[in-house]
Amino acid sequence: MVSDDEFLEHYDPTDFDRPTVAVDVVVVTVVDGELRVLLTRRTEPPFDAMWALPGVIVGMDEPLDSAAERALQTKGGLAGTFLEQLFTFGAPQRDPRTRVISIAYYALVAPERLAAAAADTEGRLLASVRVPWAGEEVGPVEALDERGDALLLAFDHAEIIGATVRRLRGKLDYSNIGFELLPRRFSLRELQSVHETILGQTLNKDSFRRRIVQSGRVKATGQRETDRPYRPAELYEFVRRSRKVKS
Amino acid sequence: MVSDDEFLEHYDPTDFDRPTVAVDVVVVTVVDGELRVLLTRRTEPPFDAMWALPGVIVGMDEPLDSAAERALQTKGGLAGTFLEQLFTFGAPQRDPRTRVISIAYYALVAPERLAAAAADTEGRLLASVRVPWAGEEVGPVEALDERGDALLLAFDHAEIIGATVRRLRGKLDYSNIGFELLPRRFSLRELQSVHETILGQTLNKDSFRRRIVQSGRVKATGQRETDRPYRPAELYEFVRRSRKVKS
DNA sequence: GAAATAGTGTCTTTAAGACAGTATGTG
DNA sequence: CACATACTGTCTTAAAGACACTATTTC
Repeated sequence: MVSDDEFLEHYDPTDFDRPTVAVDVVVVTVVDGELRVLLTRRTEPPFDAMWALPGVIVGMDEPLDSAAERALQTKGGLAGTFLEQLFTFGAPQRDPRTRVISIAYYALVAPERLAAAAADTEGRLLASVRVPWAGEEVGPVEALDERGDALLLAFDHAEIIGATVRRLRGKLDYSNIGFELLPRRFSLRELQSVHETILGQTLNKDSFRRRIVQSGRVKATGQRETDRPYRPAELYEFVRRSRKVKS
Repeated sequence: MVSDDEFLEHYDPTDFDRPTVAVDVVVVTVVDGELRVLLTRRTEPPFDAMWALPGVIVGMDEPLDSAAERALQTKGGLAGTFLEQLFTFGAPQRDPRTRVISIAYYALVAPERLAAAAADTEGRLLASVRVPWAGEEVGPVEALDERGDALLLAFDHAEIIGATVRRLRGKLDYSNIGFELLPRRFSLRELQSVHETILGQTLNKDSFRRRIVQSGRVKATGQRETDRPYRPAELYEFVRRSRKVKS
């Protein structure tokens, strides 16, 4: 048997059959208390006419993060968003044509930006995500269109979106995920709504406010909401903090 | 420009140059308050005579988890351990020979099992890990031999081990990581020591005991330690719990 | 009985939850 | 002024930390 090092040492690209490597990106936003992801409609087999995540094949000299950026741009019409590697999916039969190993990424975008990107192209859609499990469990999710009808998802993309939801739930507390899904200025109520949507459960308002304000990750701007038929809330800004400061 | 689907549709394995896909496994154990990983000595360029993680090239029809299992067996002399996907490393020049995308896994083993596996083969070593950063930061780590001398690590394996440490720190509280690193029966003091080693900081004894016992993930056996020159601690067993039970 | 660590009980401190009450915008 | 939501203050509850004290083993 040939060792791996020998394999690589006497390596001729055309000698061996090797897997194709792709990246798929789960573009996430939160609108109206719903978690939404960007899907593109397939136009050929396999899974013709079904919905899929934007993805590209990784170039031979292309870093993985760059490939994910490229998928976001060319297939999603977006650039410069928060982007992070999620998990690598490599079941041998996940693509019926050939072995395709997909490195999944997720991107977080404020709804204003994403709605514009999704709307301007046919065959692109902002689907609502229904999560049929609670808390930190895992599993596939359902994607629904505006009318609430289930969309057919290609490949293992329902699993990939499910893994994204789980990751978001896990990292929400100690990361900046919540802020990435909001515009630069936001009210604490909006931030709480984003948290509740991701977690799939309501949160205690008082302790949420205390936690966020005391964490020091947020700064009051003095500005207030406008066009509210009731008392407008103060707007806050996210402030990056390298380290927790004791008072 | 050819689309990805066209690429896959008219796919001929020998047409295109494509990356090689490998898995590397970080086999972790905790001994004497030290975090240790299993390394194998390289015997040819590149990085000849340096130390590397056990890894294999993923077979064309091989699931990723199976490839990790295989790396563990053939290169690590171990089987049937806790094994989980960590992160995928794909910088274009991480292997100077050709593009190799590596899906990193980590395995957790109780020290008794691993010491035996590591000791019986030349060119295999259980290195101590020195983590030069605190908390949930990331970065490369150092690997030291028994005498405390730094070992040279091949490829980006110092980064991969660093990412493992970070992941362990993040998941320790809410996962079963701590138990996987201990024999079936263990004292609470041993469990605390494992936690402290992974986190790189001491923990409050009282609250640690309370947390663990109240979590219900642990069951007293009635047995006690033996051969202790002082009062022996009670031994506990890990009990898997699907859901937190309110009392 | 000395030494050393295991284990228990209780007080203090801190964070979370509950809830009443005040503030401030629109109509 | 009514309404709706933002915001504040305080009480209660639960978890974490601190620490004194008791228990159990070996030598």
